[in-house]
Amino acid sequence: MSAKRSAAAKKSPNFKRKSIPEPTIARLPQYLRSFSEFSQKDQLVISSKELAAVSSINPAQVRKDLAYFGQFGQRGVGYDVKTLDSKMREILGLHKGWKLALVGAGHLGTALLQYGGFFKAGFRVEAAFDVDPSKVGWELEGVRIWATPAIRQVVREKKIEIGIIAVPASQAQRVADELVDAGIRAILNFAPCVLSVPKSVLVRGVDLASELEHLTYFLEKSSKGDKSKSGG
Amino acid sequence: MSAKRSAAAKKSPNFKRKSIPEPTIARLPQYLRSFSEFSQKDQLVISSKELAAVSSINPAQVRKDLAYFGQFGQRGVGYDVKTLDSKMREILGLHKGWKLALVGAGHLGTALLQYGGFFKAGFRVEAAFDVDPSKVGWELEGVRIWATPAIRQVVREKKIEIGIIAVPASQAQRVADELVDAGIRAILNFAPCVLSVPKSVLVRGVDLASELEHLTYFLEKSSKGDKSKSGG
DNA sequence: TTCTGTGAATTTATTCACAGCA
DNA sequence: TGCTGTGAATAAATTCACAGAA
Repeated sequence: MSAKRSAAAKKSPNFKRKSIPEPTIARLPQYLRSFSEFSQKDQLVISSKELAAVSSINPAQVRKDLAYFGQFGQRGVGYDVKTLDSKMREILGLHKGWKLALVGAGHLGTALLQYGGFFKAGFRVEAAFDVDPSKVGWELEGVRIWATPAIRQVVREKKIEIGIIAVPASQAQRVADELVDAGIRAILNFAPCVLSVPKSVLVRGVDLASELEHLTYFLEKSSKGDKSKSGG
Repeated sequence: MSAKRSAAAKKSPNFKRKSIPEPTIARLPQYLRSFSEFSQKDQLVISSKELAAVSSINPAQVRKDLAYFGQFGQRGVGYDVKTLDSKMREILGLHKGWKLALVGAGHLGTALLQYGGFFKAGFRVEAAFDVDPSKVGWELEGVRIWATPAIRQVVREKKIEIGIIAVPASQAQRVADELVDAGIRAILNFAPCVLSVPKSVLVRGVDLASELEHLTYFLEKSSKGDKSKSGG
């Protein structure tokens, strides 16, 4: 019946990507972390088998994932760690130096700023925002804290593209609206609620309760005598 | 070693579960949150269509997900919100009152303790641990802080089953080893590293950098003129 | 040989479409 | 009529298995 995806893909003049599967994209950051680790150990070459062992997935899966983006490996040898590391950074857009706005300078916000590995490459927090007047004007980990109503102006002036919401759920939607209004392109939301935004804005939620509940589902299940796969 | 799972399932006398898909399990906490919201709005009944709209997934998917666990709905009417809320809590094991141990009483640990929605039902932090001697003996949000070497003793005495790791990556594996040694059954890991634990212990990692990189992948892609689905 | 890259086979997940009940 | 529950159809992801390059 209808023309399949391949038809659409063929229209593009130089098409390397034939629509990457979501699960593949989710695995990329994991691979990147492995490259960094092996790179630090001065291991020059890595095989799909080694990568697979670290992430506990199938070697063929690793090869397929990487092959979506190009032919990075050398047959009979493996993948050059440095090359792959830099390629993966490029694929993930980390070579750009993304500017972040952090909304909420409480404990979570502070933790995020301190979390070294978080911003080690490709990210820079340009401004933090908080409703607490006693915090405004001060710096936190070298980042200036503004009053929340300044979001619109500061985000526009500094051309910040990504916002991190680290405020209570009750304030999250309001903050999201302001960020959207200021022209933000993506939001990472730590508040336990669903945000409604225009569909041109990307949202990713990190929900701590959900993660715990995912764990307890399996704990509960195994308590009842079930022996199926656990997450090693 | 064993014959396939289906064979094992058939042995059980009253088997409702025929191996629940992982994606279904990941959606359960999302549904639970919706039930709570609708319940607070005094809406008594909810349809798969409404639930689907909130989570932006397919209504048939919602029905299938719920049907894995029993026939909770009423044809022509919908699902009773209260019933479903309490059923879902049971499925996720939240009726048990899980005891948690928090390792790392820095900003992240403090944020987790303060994060109300997090522990509102089904979870209680029984003890916190930190290497900083100046914190030991004090309380944080009503939770006593112990020295890290006390993990083994305290976790055993209090029969704590879940550990939360909120320490720097460099210390995470050591902490995981101690938790495992103390008999913990599951770990929620906020440190950006892979933990190696016996396969009887469940691990779930929340990696902040990965989440950001997932976002930038799509931002980078759309900057290059791609128009495929964004995450509304 | 070893290890990648990739079509084909298989497994898993989603969506359709409709029977059955209120 | 309206909505659930569920087999059947479809779509997507994973794994196999092998050709081809170092």
